[in-house]
Amino acid sequence: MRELHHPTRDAISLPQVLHALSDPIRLCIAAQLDCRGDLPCGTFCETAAKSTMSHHFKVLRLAGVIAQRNEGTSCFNTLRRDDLEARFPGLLDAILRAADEF
Amino acid sequence: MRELHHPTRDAISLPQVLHALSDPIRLCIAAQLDCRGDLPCGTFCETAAKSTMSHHFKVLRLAGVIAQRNEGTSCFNTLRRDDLEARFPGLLDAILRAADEF
DNA sequence: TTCATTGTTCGATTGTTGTCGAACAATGAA
DNA sequence: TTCATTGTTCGACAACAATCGAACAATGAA
Repeated sequence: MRELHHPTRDAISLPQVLHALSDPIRLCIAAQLDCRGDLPCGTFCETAAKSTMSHHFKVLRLAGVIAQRNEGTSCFNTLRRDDLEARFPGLLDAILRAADEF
Repeated sequence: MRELHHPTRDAISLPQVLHALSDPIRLCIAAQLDCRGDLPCGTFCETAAKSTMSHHFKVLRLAGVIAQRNEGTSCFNTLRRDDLEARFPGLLDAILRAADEF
């Protein structure tokens, strides 16, 4: 598989993060990673096409919200808590707390 | 002038708020309202066309981020702090603090 | 009334985004 | 090797979003 690009901590941009999390599916992905820990891509949304989900994971990764790593045939996803907290203190927590409302 | 629709507190949606604030111009508008208080539309961005700015204010208003009221020929804008704080505690503060980084 | 100021609305354009299915790639098991 | 599993990439499409200029509306001042 190809290299997975991740922005450095300093390169994470606020508008990009907000945009990444402004989609309900992506918000849901982040919320699940928050409460259930690292998960492979396949364990999420059932209704959307695989290619659609792949797209959403990519948006989250390029925005710096998640890190992805390949393990076997799976692709595990992790929230970049520390990086986001360092760059935008309190932001991720506030969004995830707000996302619980749904 | 026409009625200005504002969503009720309960109708404010997280994805919509995040989307509204994911645009640099709109983020800037919110940040200025935060530190400089209520302001008419005309006191913001200089480079963008009036119609463009009008569009951005409308997006913020329909998302529940700002309230607008007409006064004479001006249209004053206010951050809906209390409503946002009640609905999504800590969210607006975290975003505005993060926006200072720019 | 006439005019300047301040915004809004409209239509057009350009670009971005979300979605899908089909084809492809990589891994690991039979 | 063959096959199933898991994702990615590609091309297409429709929907949405950002931008602009021109025309319009409302207010208040001259």
